[in-house]
Amino acid sequence: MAATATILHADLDAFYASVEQLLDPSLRGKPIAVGGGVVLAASYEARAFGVRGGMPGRRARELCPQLTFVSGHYKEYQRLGDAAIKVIGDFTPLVERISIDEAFADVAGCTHLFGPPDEIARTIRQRVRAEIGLPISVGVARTKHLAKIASQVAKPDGLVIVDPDTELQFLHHLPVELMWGVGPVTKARLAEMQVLTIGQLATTPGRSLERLLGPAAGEKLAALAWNRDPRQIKAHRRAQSAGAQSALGRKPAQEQFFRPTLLHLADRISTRLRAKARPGRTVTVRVRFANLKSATRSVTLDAPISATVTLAALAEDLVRAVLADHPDEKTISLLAISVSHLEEDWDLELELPLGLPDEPCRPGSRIGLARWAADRAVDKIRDRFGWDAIGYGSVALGIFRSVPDEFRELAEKDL
DNA sequence: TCTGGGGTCCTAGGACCC
DNA sequence: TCTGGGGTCCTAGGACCC
Repeated sequence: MAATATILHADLDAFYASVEQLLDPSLRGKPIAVGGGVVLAASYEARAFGVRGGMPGRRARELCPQLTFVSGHYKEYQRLGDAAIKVIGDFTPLVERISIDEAFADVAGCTHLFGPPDEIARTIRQRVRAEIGLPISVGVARTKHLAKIASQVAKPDGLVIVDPDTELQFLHHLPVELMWGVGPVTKARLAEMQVLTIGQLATTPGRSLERLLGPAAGEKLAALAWNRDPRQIKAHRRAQSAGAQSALGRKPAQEQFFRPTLLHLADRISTRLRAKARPGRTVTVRVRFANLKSATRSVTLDAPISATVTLAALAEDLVRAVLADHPDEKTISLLAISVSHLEEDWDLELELPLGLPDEPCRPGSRIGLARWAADRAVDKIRDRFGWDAIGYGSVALGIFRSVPDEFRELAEKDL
C-alpha cells in the first residue's frame, strides 16, 4: 500500500494583482498590472493578453491597450500574505514558507484533529477566500515536488489531489518545464533529445541525462521524474546570504559613478545584517556591463563584518578588480553586492577594522569601535524616524530608484 | 526581446592539509 | 623525490526560483 498524500503546497493566485482587485472592486474582472516602468505582477485577465511579470510596461501596453496600471499597496501585500499563511498554521506547525505568497505544509500529524488532507486543503481554501478575500490554489501529494506541481496545475483558484496510487500517470504526461529545476536552458537541452514530457525524461537513460546536465542535476531530475523526492518540510530555515542590487541604465565605469551606488547597497545590506546580529565573512560583487554580460569577484575574510563603511570599502576594491580585468568594458548597467557565510548570533562590538594597516586588528580597537558606534547611532535614529532621516541617503547620493524600496523589502528573506 | 530585485544551489578548478 | 588518495575551503560562473 502506498503512503498517504499529506504534503500540501498552497499558492495565492496572481497575488499582488488579486490584492489590488480586492482593495478596489472596480478593478475586478479587468486586465491590470502592478508597477509602471516594469510590470511587477499581472492579473489573469492581463495574462490572457500575454502580459507577464517582469515585462517592460511599454511592451505590456502594446500587448493589451486597455491594461490598467496600479501602483502597489506593498504594506497590504505583506499583511495579507502573512494572514493567508497563518491560516495554514492553524492546522499544523510544520509550515515552510517559500515566499510572500507560497508555502508547503505537512499535515500528517494533524489529520486526527481536522480530517484527511483533502478536507484540510478544502477548508484552507474556503477560509482564505472567506476571511481574507483572496483566491488560493492548493496541491496535495506524497512529496513536495508533486504537491508543487499539483498546485500549478490547479491554478487558478483550484485544488488538485494526487492519489499515491496514480501519481506517475498524473506526472508523466506533463511537460518537463513544470518540474522544479527545469528552466529555459534545461528545457531547450532536453528538447534537443526529444524529451518533452516528464514521462520521456523518466525513461531517458541516466547516462544521457548526466552527460547533458551534469551528475548532480541529472540524478536529481531523474529521481523527481519518478517522484522520488526525499525533501522534508523545514519549518525554520535561516537565510544563507543577504544582498542588494541596482540597475543603473548605462553608467560610465568610473569611480564617481559606482562609489555612491556601492555605498547605498552596502548601507541597505549592512543595516539588515546588524539588525539580526548576523555579520558575514564572504563579500561578493557582481558587475553587469552594457552588453548584459557580467563578472563577479568575491573575498572571504577571517572574521565576519557588518559595518557599513567596511562593506562599502571591500565592495569598491572588488569592483576595481573586476574593471581591471575587463579594460574594454566602459559601461556598467548593474551593480550588486551580496554577503554570505553569515554568523548565527554575533556580538557586533567585536567587529574588526579591516583594511586599515596602521590600526591593530583586534576586538575593541579604536576604529572598529568607532564604526560600530556610528552605525549603531544611525540604526537607532532610523528605527525612530525612518530610513531617510539620516545616513547615506539615496536622495543625497542621487541614486535612481527603478523600483520602490517597499517592493525590495517584500522580496527580502528574514535573516 | 534585451525586465528588476532578492535569493538558492551546483560545478569545476585550484590550494592546502593529512 | 615521486606517487596516490581523501577531504575541505575558496573562487567564478551559471541555472533557476519567486
